Amino acid sequence: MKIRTRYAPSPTGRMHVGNLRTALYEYLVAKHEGGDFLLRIEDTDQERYVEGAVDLIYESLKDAGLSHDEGPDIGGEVGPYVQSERVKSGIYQKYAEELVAKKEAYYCFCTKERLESLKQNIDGKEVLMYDKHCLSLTEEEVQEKLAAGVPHVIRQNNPREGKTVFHDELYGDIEVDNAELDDMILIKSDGYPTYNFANVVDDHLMGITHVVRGNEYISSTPKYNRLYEAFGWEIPVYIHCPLITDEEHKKLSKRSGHSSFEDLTDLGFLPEVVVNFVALLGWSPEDNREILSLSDLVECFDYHRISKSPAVFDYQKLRWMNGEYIKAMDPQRFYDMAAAEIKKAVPGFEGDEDKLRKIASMVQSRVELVSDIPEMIGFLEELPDYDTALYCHKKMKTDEASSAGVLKEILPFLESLEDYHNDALYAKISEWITEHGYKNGYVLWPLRIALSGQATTPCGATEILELLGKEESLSRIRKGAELLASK
RNA sequence: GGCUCGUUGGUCAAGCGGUUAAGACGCCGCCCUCUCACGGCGGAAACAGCGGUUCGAUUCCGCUACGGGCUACCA
Repeated sequence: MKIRTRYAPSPTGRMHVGNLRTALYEYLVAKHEGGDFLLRIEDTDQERYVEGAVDLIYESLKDAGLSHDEGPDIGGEVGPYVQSERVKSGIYQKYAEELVAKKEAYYCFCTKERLESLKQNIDGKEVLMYDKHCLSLTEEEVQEKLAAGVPHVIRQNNPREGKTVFHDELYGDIEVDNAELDDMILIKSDGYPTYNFANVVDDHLMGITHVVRGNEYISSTPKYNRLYEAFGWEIPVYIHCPLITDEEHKKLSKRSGHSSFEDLTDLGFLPEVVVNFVALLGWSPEDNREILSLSDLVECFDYHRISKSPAVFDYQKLRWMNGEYIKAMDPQRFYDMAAAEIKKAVPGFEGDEDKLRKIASMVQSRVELVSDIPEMIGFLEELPDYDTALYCHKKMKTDEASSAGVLKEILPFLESLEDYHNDALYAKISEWITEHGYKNGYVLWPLRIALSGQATTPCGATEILELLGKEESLSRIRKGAELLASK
């Protein structure tokens, strides 16, 4: 049988990385076997609905490369794919009534106040277990209230005895006492189904074979199974994934900062990096590879290898991975991506395509995010104020006095040079250094400090000479010499 | 509180009865080197605890501890 999975988000905002990973696993479970991946919008909570969020879902999915085979935007055989539209056709109501007829569900007219009075405060948490109060209503009483338009919901009727077992592909069999099963609401008083109900009905109607979701749903799964059984429907394969947590080991939330796919891409993380990274949070391939494209993932994804324990979202490693992708990137693509950032940092180079490209190539192996660039190359635009202590370097055997001497000594030579291209420069200067009996570092270190005013730069002294050009370079070196002389 | 799930270095994560307990990020050191980065080499760093089962447990079972999740007319 062809595998069918679904990603069923609620349109409430940006795509959380936990949801992204769930979507990814759903996609991979299906695609690894050549199955279908569908998108269903679960907008049964009008309170939480956020305008534009559906478009955001389409965009995120597209950026992540998770293209769906069926969905609201592209249609399909089992539509509509938006639950609010399905409500209009009355399917949830119809199925709920079927359950009522089978005594697997019942109408409940309890008021908010009564429900409130049922709540118990345990450990500072409000806990409510419905007491089946309305189950005792007679058929006549129910019809009367219904006719009178008394607000009501439909609740699942769970037994108080016995056990319910369900099977999860990762966790195995999980058994729960039926007494633990609350009579959850199937149809809300506004006529909309709850997630708990719509989810089961739609998964069945849409032919979903593998239900992949976060393991926060494990505890409600027995109730879903009772629903499937009550209808006589085939129970899907369950794959509950471990949660992704923050550094505090708490479920990743909006509070923990950059927790959505869009937040991350806004920061400069490549979509394919986020996908790659998130795939490895809770799953690993058989071999040791870590850099995996989406198609690599499709090829080697085996859901049996999904782990059971939660994973901490390690921002540090995400950065590393982004750096890996950048290093492996085609230089042209990197340039296209970084050019704006570079021009912003060194506006003086605007228009000098050649130098901009040189800067890009220097920086490509050194950044993890393009936003790291400005800080790295700002000195090219303007020499920062610096402390002459920078001239001291133990390994290079330089100090302020030696540097003052070297700078003064090499200045006329640099003035005499015409070709300020790196290779020529490096050859000539090396020659000069040898002739004067110095070591490379002894001369190049102070030179680089004078040119950049920084202890570390993304390139060597001669490359800075080339980028700055003769005039600016000489002026900086003179300035350095003066600075040292004044000490 | 109840139910339920989990627990290998700081983090991700191999391992599925016998291993010197992989690898990656991060950290440290060395090499390369016109600084840094890249690259190369090396290092520190883990089976939560206690009982079983077994000739033998990181691996199987139980208990404890710790952590997570659920306990809504949210999904």
